[in-house]
Amino acid sequence: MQGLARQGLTGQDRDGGPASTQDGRASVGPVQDDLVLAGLALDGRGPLFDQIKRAVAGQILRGRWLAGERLPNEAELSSLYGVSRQTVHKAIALLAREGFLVRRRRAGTFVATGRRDRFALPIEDIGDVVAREGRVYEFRIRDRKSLRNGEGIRWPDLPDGTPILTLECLHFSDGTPIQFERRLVNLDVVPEVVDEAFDVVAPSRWLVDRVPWSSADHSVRAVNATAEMAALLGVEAGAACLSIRRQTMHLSRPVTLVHFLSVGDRFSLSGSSITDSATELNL
Amino acid sequence: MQGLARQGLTGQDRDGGPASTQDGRASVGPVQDDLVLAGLALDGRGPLFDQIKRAVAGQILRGRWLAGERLPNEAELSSLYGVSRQTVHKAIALLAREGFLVRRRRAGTFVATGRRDRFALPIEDIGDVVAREGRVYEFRIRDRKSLRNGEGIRWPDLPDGTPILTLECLHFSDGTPIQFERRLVNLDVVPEVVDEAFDVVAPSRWLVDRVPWSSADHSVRAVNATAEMAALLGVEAGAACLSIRRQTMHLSRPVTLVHFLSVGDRFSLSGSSITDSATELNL
DNA sequence: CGACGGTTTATGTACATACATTATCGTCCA
DNA sequence: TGGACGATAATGTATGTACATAAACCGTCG
Repeated sequence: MQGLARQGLTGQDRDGGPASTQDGRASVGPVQDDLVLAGLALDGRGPLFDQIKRAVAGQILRGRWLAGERLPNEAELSSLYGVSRQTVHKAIALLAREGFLVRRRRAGTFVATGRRDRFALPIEDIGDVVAREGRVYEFRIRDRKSLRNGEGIRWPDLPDGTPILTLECLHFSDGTPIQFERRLVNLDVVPEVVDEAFDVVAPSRWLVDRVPWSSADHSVRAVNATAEMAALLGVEAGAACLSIRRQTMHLSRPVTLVHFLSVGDRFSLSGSSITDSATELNL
Repeated sequence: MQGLARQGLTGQDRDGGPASTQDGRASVGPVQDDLVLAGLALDGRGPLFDQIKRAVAGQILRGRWLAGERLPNEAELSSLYGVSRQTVHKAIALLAREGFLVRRRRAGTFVATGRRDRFALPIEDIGDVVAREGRVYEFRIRDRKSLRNGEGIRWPDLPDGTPILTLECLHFSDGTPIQFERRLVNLDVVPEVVDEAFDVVAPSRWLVDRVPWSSADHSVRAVNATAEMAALLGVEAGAACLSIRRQTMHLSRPVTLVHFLSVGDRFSLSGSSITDSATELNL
């Protein structure tokens, strides 16, 4: 085809309106009209592969292809849009990687089915949450011990005898206690922690900065506050609290095991959580 | 270079051990030794771009490059590994898309900083959870009304007068009530719901199958059970319960607003949640 | 009719090339 | 000194080409 002069499309120098898809394409007429009718028209905003992602994802959202149905193959899409197969491939492969599509060699590309509730709830650092709400965040270390695993406390996923640091910490929002934290740190992985006083940076933040790139498993439950916890958090015994347990791993080694206990009516987990990356597409 | 005959690497017909990276590469010697020393050697498993992703991500995890530091540019990596720039580009661009790296034109590629706790907790359908635990799942519709928004109940994000369906539902695990559900459904979006009896498929599942591709926002709190709820769930009043609120959207229109109330010691949210896609890399 | 095996088709990967885009870095000049 | 400005170095996008891979398809043969 007319090889070049298409890169210019990526910039701001767009001319045609949203419906006119491409500008100087040679064969106007039937093909583009079909596209417009099908609602498949490109919008001219951003790179071509992004436009194609949006066009295809938009059609799926609008029910043009139902779950499980087959999409046109790369060659067909490529000639429909008048772009190379690689460009279509990039767009479709990305949608597949994001979970919208399933691709099988020889069989074709299908709208993903059984997209179950893949909703995910972001779990943020409490300091960030408090700060974002415009409140004053403070914390206080209540207790700190060095010991070995199995001596009084047992960290299941860690061999007995491993040196660990235990921390107890209270978190405040505008002076009100909102969360109690009890943490174990693996000293084999982070020996430097013994020299850290935690008078400025909170343990969670310190660990994230020090040992990034980790994975974790969580569990979130509701529990009634014990008398001791209730006293610490300044609520009456039995108040509903959110209990979050998190174990963090780095290269398959446990780094830290932490229990958060938050007062129910002073703290909530929340977030606009998306079935993966639907927002990226601006639909 | 020696253009072809490299595709064979993607298959199973690998020959060299994990340390020998490529096979018939022309210039053996210093380059590959450097790679091995640097721990950057490819492992020969899977496509080249995946191997490069693993090699680079692995080095970051091992602290070879710290947060904020700059990586070699595409040309350097390309000659290091003896692959084309496109292949390196694909690997690095994917790592950037997954949040591990930040790229700036002319400036270079950097290890992402401030990777905050982007942990995400998957929120599953309760039927799936119960079934996976090997228990018997049942549900019972307790109440069902058709009305208009504002008549007794108000759904904030929906205009007054919009027809809605309200549902109340109890979920059981092995006969024990574990969750109460109160749901509003936007009849403008899903009018078919009035013809659905929900005698086989639970409302959440029905809606997911019917209106996929949605986004949602959640909030999770801990509350003490009211007397009424306690009676329904078979616990004493005041028992700690997990309260999950979810509003689901489709093409910017609210579809359903649902409140789940789960008994604290019979239900927990949990999941191995990963800072994005670290698991994909098998590190 | 069913097992087997070759053909075909659609996706997957890799490389080469070309050009666009965007900061950064120097340099020159006021 | 400092600001404009152009060279430059990095990533970003698009196309063409070639081959690999997997699985569906189909025809043949037992």
